[in-house]
Amino acid sequence: MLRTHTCSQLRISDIGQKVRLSGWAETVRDHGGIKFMDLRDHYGVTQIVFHDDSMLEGVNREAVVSVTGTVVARDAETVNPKLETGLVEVRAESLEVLGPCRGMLPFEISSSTSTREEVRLKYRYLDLRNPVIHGNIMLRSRVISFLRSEMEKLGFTEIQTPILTCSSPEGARDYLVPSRKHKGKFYALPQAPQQFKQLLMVAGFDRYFQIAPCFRDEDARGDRSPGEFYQLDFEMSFAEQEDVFQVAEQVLYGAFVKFGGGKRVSPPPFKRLSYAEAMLKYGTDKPDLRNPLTICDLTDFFRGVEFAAFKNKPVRGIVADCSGRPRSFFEGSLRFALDIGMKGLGYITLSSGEFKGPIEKFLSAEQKRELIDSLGISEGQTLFFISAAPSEVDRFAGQIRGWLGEQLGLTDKDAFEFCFVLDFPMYEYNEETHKIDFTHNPFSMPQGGLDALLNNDPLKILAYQYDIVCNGVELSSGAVRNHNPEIMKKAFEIAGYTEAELEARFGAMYTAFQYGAPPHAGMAPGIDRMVMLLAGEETIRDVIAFPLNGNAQDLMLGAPSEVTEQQLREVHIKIR
RNA sequence: GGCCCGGUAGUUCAGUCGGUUAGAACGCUAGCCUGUCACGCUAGAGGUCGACGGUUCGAGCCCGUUCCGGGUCGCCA
Repeated sequence: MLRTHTCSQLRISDIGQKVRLSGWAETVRDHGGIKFMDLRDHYGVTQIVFHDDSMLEGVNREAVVSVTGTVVARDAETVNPKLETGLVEVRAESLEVLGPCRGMLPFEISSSTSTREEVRLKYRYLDLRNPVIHGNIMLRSRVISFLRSEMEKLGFTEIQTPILTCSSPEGARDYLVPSRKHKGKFYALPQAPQQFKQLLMVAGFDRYFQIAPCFRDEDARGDRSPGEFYQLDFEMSFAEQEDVFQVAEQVLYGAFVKFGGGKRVSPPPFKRLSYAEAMLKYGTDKPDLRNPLTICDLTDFFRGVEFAAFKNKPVRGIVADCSGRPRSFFEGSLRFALDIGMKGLGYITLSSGEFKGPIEKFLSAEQKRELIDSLGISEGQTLFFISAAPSEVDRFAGQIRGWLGEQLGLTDKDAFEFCFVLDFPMYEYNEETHKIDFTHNPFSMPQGGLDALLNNDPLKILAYQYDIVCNGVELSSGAVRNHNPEIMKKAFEIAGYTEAELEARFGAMYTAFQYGAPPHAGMAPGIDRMVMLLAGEETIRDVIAFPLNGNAQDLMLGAPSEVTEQQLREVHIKIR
């Protein structure tokens, strides 16, 4: 037997017992005639006392050792309240090295998180010994277990869908897998189980879910894992938008209350924002509602102001209380603005009833009065102006809003603020191709159905398409799907696809919908992002056991790697 | 692919105006220490300053190219 107890188990009631503990030698404190070892395993830490020097010869830190000894009480003044096992210790009688460790580690386990990622990922198995990262992976496991049981309680059935599937023409780049048996043909790893889950609805499974791996060949971000990630993918038959929202509210609220470490969670019903409102008031389609600042539209106001920089451009304003901030604060705001690509950042501060600041001289007394009244500016507050091309003004305003929220300490770090962003436009105009594209998801149901497609300006049509956002992180998008072949045909026609192309690209679904498809809707919250928020981590890689780096490489095993000539021949591939 | 920031000991970093032998902390090695728990004390080892080229009497520092990493925009149906 390699152990009688784990390293978190021993208590006062065990005193006098002969035990065997196994684990990693975290530290050894050598006091000459007496030595102490912190022995760590998955469960905890127990202090071992050695009175015999010879037992520790050749034992390096982080070696795996097994210690046999007797549980003894600690004196009152030597108890360690930081350890669960801190009231006792084990007096070692013998020690066996089960797994020796080289003297010099690539980094200290206890400070691994501040080591550069390149090194951490190469020795990920060491990084994962760090209690914080170790804890993140355990949290992830518990969150997934909870989500699974909640979904089952709500009557959802977990069904696995294929990993080797068909390249989908829309969306991100696919990961391709060459076929050996079919020369010149390829599988693709699924970007999402989208089509399969909709076909499961046609098959009558009513409510499906899956902890689904998804694969996209896109560049990484802090909150976006390159290559692969997991979603709580679900789909419901005979469901409308609100039915999906209620499931999401129940499951996500439950998960965030249970695993959110006591932080406040915005209770259901989560705030609903239209896409247009989110873009104007928050400057993004994934607003962080912990930040109380909002953006207002001053475009009309500035039509009457002679200020060349804002002429014929949309203008946004943000009112924030910056009283008591030094000049360097405003210089910092300008530096940030220039940094993100803005041409400048105007502002005026209401001080003793008078505006002060770079833009002040362009405003008449009536105009100043109008600003104060319409925006409710009070003494000491500053109004920031953001103006740029229509395509970037919202993004810039959103970034300034975020910067101000952070710098002014307005963003409540102890809260999770959820919202739904809905009413996404169905189509958008592609400036490069001069064609109309699907904004988001070609399978979404247009609001107003066939009638809207036939009679309305396509660029004005909204879709039953929505996102769920928490603290500025997009957790999921989803939609009420278009299950009607006639509406589908028309929707694709507007985006420039003939029925033949629709058949060729999405033939199975198009056909399936002609054999009796229930109305259905769903979404797919990202598991990695959810755990990242719950763990309070800044990057998604800290909640994934073996993440790829930003360049989509596995630095530990060396993927992607070269393969043999024979392997290439078998799949009919020649490297140029 | 664009832009921003970075690369100095195993790790995290400092390095002044371009000037003698490139430093600190932690880690590592050796020695001392019987109650520590991030033990302490003493000594020591450890460097192609990412790479290549240039400017200069002289480059970790300035210039150019390039590689690598992080962030961001594009991209992400």
